[in-house]
Amino acid sequence: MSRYNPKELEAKWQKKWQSDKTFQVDLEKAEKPFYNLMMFPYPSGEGLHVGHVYAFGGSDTFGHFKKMQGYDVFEPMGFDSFGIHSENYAIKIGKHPRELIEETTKYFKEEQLDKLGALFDWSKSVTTSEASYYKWTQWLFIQLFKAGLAVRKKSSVDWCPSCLTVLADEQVIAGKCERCGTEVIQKELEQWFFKITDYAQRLLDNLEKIDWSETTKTMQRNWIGRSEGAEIIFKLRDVPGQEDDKHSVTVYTTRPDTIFGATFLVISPETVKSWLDIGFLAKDEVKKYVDESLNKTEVSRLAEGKDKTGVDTEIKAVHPLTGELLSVWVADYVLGSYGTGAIMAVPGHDQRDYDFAKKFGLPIVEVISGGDVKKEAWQGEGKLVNSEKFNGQSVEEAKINLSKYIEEKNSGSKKVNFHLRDWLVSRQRYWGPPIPMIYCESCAKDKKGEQEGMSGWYSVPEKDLPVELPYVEDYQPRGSGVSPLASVPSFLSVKCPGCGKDAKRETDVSDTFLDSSWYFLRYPSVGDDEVAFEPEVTKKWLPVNQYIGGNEHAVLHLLYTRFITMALSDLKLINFEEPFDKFRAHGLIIYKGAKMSKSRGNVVNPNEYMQAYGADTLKMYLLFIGPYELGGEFDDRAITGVYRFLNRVWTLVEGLEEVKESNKELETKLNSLIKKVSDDLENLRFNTAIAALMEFLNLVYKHQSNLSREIVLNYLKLLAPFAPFISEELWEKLGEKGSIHQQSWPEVGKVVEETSWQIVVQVNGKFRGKVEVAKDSSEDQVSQEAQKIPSVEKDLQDKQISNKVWVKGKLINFVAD
RNA sequence: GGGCAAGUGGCGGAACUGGUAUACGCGUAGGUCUCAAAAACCUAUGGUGGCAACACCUUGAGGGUUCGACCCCCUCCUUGCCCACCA
Repeated sequence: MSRYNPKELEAKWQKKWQSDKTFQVDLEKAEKPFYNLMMFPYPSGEGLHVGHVYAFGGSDTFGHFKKMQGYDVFEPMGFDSFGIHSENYAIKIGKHPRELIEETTKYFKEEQLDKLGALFDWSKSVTTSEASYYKWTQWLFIQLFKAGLAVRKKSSVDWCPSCLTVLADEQVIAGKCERCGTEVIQKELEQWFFKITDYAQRLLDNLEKIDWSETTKTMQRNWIGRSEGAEIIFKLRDVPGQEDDKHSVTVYTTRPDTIFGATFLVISPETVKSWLDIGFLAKDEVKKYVDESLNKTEVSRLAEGKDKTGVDTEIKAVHPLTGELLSVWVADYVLGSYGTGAIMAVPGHDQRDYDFAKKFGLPIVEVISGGDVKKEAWQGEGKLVNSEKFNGQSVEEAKINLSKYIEEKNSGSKKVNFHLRDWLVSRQRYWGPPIPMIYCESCAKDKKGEQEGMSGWYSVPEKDLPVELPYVEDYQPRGSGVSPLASVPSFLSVKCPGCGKDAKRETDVSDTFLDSSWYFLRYPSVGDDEVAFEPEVTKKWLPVNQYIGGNEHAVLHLLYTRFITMALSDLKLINFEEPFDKFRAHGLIIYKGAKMSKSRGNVVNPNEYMQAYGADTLKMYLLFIGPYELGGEFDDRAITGVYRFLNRVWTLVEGLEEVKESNKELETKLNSLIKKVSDDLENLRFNTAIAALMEFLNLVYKHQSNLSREIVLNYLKLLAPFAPFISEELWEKLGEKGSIHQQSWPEVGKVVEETSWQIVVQVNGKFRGKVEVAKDSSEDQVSQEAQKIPSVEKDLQDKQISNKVWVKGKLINFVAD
């Protein structure tokens, strides 16, 4: 008899599986491909934490299960090693990111990932900061540029004063930088954008077709933020320094039904700025207000909350239906970046407009009945009033009829708007793939360029890829609006691909999210230096069958991957629009009541637990905590429960004595266990599957004397996906040939086919018990069975109730006469 | 303010398409083994009353539908996550 020694046996099998290539798949020859993907980590200095073990453990357990079901499971792993995260850490500890990444990836792989017993195929791994990978990231950029989907635009963008770079809309959370929490400020800059907004409707529509966590889909829907409404044109009067009737302003509204309640217009500071730029005159007060609000951070604009500010521009606007003259105000509660940057204010039916009107003494008109507009804006349902011939219509009717009417009067049209903004991909940082573009001043003067409307700009010829990121010592961000690469002359100067004269490279690098937006496409083609993704193997393995990761990426990574995939599909480079057939978000593992984070100092390091209990126990414990999609609280005491369980399995199998006749009850139970574990695994319900395995073991301990080898072998197979090491060791100890992970998953026998029904028995509405009856039993037979319940028998004698029954569905009910 | 998810023992959590709660695990108590302890194994463990058989109560709160509700409907409260002056 030996003791269960996880440390020793896990090291043994890790080595053996590696040398035997037990888990490797031949991508070309595979017959039943299953692409099992999990989100790759960025290699931080702290190493893998328990949350990773949870995420990867669940996904990999599923992978093992699929493998035993006969699929050729491809389960790659890699590193998202470019990006501000890694760079900031490198700066902090004073080590060059390139050297740092080499160390951290090695540590991640050898000290942590390798020890999990996962199916990872390291022969197909990617590290996004390696030239062999980012060559193709750059290639991807060029494809988008050539398709007109990568453009340079000057606009007001979010700038993080701490990270010293611009950020994408998705990377700004409530006015703060997603990474460092610093308040972002607005800067007017020319930057590279990907036109994800062109795909807004498709990104929304396709959500119906994919099997993703509902929570994730909802978040994407909200982010895309489709709204239906109308654009309405208001002619302007009394514009200082301009002739009458020459100018107009277009507003966006989702409530065209309230147009008769529009009592003034509000224009965003950004829009008014553009008016001033084209020669509108305005009093100093207006100019001052515009300047001030454009310099405010998003946060301080928000912090002022409902206390509205604004200035009357003294311009007048003509109401398109009544002809009335309305005053035009500038106020920062209207955003320049949404809709048309201007609104018609309907204070009677919009709380923000109401607050504004109250503050500045502007008129409030009720046009929808149902509320009390003297007290507050009424935003509910009702009938139209004060709306001429539309009076009496419902909001729903009026929306349709008024949009139509406005359109007939040439004063506007229906319009769909999206919250989604174009993806800003430039970063003024060092640690990323250089954007593979060249700017030629000479061509710019001649209005020449590779793409229309982008004179001076050329993509780097594909044969010159990759544009290597030069190794420089001084990689600190500058804050000057350009990346550190701008001060590397050898990098900067290049010949123009258009005219051959001296030109300059783009010095910004691209967003990390571009690196990760396509890595899953690369995995199967790793090693191929001719193409980004080899057509045959891509066709065979993609789209990904199942993807698992954290929901914090619902509107970042997961939206970008969908956009990139859709764009590549349109370019005929791949033949599918959606990257992941199935996506499931796992929950968060919390510790001491809070999300694990360095700043809170409550990060659980998996290494010590792996040392003490082994990877099998740690992983299985994490999966046992609760439903996979909910996560849960890590409790260092509770982990012993799983450890005890594995020890009990060990003891049982070690001491197994052959018996010829096996216990019938156990056989039946095993069958339902197989069904239970299979169903649960299929649906990622690891916690209940593990509970069922424990329950069975408890039962086995009571029937130990007549436990058959057959049952034990099957049981080990069911355990194998959860605890790959111990099950392999015991498989070997029992003298079985080959790896347990290459065995086929146990089949559910016929015994558990449902042949009986459970029927609930009540007497005069009171519960008396349940009976099992054959499915084809007659009413009388059911009644006979039910009467065998002692209390029913008693009732029949004592209370003299009749034995008449009625059977309704699964209910049998005895009633008094 | 909007959206999403969730509220079940001392704790993490089970409960099939509504079928008569608290699976599994932790913790706790008692026992076996031991000189002793740990480990392991066995037993008990929602609450209240009772020596007891047993009775009554219990899935955030309150209503409703149903023979029957943790599950469905309505109102409210709490927590977590996401978004947020998006017209």
